[in-house]
Amino acid sequence: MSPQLDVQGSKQDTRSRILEAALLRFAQCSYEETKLRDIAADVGVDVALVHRTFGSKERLFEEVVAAACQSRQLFSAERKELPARLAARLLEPSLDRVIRVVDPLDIFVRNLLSPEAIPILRAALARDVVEPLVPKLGDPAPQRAVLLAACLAGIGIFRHVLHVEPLLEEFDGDIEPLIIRMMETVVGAGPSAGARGSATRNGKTAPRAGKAGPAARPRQRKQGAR
Amino acid sequence: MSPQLDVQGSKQDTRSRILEAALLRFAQCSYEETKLRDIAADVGVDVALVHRTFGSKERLFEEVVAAACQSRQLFSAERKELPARLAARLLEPSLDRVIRVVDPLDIFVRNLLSPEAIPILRAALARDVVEPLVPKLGDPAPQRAVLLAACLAGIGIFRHVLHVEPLLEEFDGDIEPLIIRMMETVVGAGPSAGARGSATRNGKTAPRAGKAGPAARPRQRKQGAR
DNA sequence: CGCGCATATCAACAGCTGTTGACATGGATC
DNA sequence: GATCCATGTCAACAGCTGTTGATATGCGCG
Repeated sequence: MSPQLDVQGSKQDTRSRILEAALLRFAQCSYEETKLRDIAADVGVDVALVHRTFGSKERLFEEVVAAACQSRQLFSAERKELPARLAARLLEPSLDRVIRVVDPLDIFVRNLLSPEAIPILRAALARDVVEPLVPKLGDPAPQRAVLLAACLAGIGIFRHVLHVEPLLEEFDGDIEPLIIRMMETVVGAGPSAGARGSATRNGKTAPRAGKAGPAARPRQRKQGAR
Repeated sequence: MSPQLDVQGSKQDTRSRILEAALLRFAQCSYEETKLRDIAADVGVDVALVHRTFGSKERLFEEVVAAACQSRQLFSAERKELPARLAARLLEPSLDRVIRVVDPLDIFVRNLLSPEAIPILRAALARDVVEPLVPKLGDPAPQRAVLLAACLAGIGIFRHVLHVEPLLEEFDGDIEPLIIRMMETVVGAGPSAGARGSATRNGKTAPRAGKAGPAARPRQRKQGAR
C-alpha cells in the first residue's frame, strides 16, 4: 500500500542529492554565479533534470534556504550566551571543508544582493531569525534582532567573501572579544525584565563586579577542528 | 597652448556625464544588474561609446568607486562624534532622491558580492576607509575599523536592499540610539589612550547636550561643477 | 581641398544560461 | 506481452550582455 513511500526511492535519492549539491553551491557562490549546469555536473545528471525536478532555479533556491535553516538551530543559545555563540560561529572556518551541514549564514551572506533571492531571504529572516530571537532581546526587540543579523551578515561578507585582511583567521584572538562586546551591546539587557534595576536604558547596573562581568565569558574555545 | 584643456570639452563632458550616470546606476543596482546599455541610454549615447570611453565595464566601475570615495569625506568626524555621524549617515534617505553626491557606502553596499567588483572594493576599503580611520580608533585599530565598516555595510544592505521591516524609516527613533551605542563599543576608547577612565564601556556620558543632535548634518557642498 | 584625428554610431558576434519539447529507458500493473 | 508512468537524456531555443570592427560625422590644420 501507500504507493509513494519507498517505491520512488530512486527519485527521492536523486532529488536530495541535487538539493545537497545546490546547498553547497549556493553557500559558496551568489545566485547568479551558481549555474544549474554546475549543480547537475556535481551530481552527474543532466541540467534538464535539475530544472524539472524543482520547477525552476528560483524554487530550487527556495528549498535550499528552507533546508539550510532547518539543518541547524540558528539561535538556540540563551541570552547570556548568545554574543559569544554568535561570535564563535562567525569565526568558524565556514564550509571550507568537510562540513556536511551548511550554515544558513553562508547562504544569506552569499545571496543577500541577488534580486531573485531577496524576497526568499527576507521571508526566511523573519521566520527563522527574528522570530526565535525576539523573546530573548532587550526592548526594541525586533530592531535588535535585525541589527544583530545585519552585523553578522556584514562581518560574514567582509571575512568570507571580501577576505579583508584585518579579519582573517590569524587575528581571531583580537577580533573575538570585540565582536562579543559589540553583540552584547546589541543584545541588550534582556526582554524588558528590567523590573529590578529599571536601568534598561543605560546598562549601568552593577559596574561589572568582576563576577558576572559582561555576561560571563563562556570560554567557548572554538573547536580546534582542522 | 596646452592642446588638451578646453579643446576636448565635448569629450570630457560626455565622459563625465557617462561617469555620473554610472555612479547612480552602480549605487542602485549590483554590478551584474547594471548594464552598459542602461547607462548609455541614460546619457543618450550608444553602448559602444560607453564601452570604448572607459575600456571595459570593469574599468568604468573602478573609476566610479574612485569618484564616489573622493566625492565625500568618508570618515572626517572626530572620534567622539564618529558613532553618531555614522549612524546618521546610515539612516539617511540614501539616494532615493535628489542627492547628486553619491555616498560611497551605497556603492559598497550594492556591489559587495560581485566577483568582478570585489578586488576593486577591497582596495578602496583599505585606502579610503581603514587608513583614515585607524588613527582614531582603539587598540586593535585595523580590526576595529574593518568591523565598523562591516557593520555599516550589513546594516546598509538590510535597510536599503533587503528592506527589512524593523529597519525602515518609521523606526529610526528606536534604531539610532542602538546603532550609536554599538558603534561606540566598536570605536573603543581612543588610540591606545585607554589609561584614563575606561568608563567608555557604559555610554552614560551625558546624552548629548542638544547642540549637535545626531551629528549636525554636514550640508555637503561639493564643487558646483556642471 | 584633403589629410588626420577625435567623437560617435551601427550592426553583429560570441558566450552563456535558464528553459523547453522530443525522445530513450526501465519497472510496475493489468 | 502491452500499457503507463516516472526517471532521465539530448539537442536546441530565446534572451541577454560585453565586446569589437567597419563606418559615418565634425573640426583643426597645412
